[in-house]
Amino acid sequence: MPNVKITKKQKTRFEARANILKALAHPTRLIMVEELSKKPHCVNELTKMIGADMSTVSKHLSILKNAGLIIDEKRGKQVFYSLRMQCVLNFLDCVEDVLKEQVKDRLAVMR
Amino acid sequence: MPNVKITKKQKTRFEARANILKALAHPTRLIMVEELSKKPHCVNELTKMIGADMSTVSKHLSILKNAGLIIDEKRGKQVFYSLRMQCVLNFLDCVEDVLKEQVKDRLAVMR
DNA sequence: TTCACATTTGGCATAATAACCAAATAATAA
DNA sequence: TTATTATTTGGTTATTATGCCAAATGTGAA
Repeated sequence: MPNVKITKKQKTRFEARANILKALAHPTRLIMVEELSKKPHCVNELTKMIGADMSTVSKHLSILKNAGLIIDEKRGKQVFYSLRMQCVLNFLDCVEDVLKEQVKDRLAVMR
Repeated sequence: MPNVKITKKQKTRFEARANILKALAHPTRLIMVEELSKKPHCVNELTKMIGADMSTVSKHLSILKNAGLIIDEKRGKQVFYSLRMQCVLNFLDCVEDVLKEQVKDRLAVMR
């Protein structure tokens, strides 16, 4: 039976997936993921790199943490975050591929 | 020099990536990607599957198209969409892995 | 304890998304 | 041409996301 209506259960599953993607779908949070993939950083370090209010940075971190993408570890009075799911890096490669295709398209339109 | 501030140029790059992820970060659009990975579908078919207003479905499709993730092809008075970037499927696998980790966490908390 | 530093939380203003309905456009059929 | 079907676009409203400031919390040092 083709074209079957999506069930409630399936929809719930897609919502869960979308929530993870939403956590990644912000430039600041992508920067964080990239930096944290190199090595753990504390909030203060990330704040300097990003150049936003520390409270903003902290909230972005908590979004990534809630999604299960990063982990936090307390060291003295600092909190160090690091990337938990390395596989997201592969998928940023795919995002790059999509961007390359976009460039091709733009060129094609201009011709 | 560690912890260097992110430049404007780099930020622009991350914004472009975030835009692609944003396009994917919606349950309905994830359903579309999955269905279109199986075979092309016209708007009407997708509308039935998803059970939303056709105008809503059409707008979701145009978001995916603008991101460069799907392509459209006109056949008579119908428009068929299909998945352009197959690599996104791999990365949905990673999303699944993250979800599995989330489940582990929830169980750990309960214990 | 008191102070200083690091991070998180609450509150609020603004911007971005999403859904629906109605109207417009495109393509074929009568 | 007119009618019919398929899709897109415009407009409105409701919800969600984001950023900053100020205040609260947590941790170690004096």
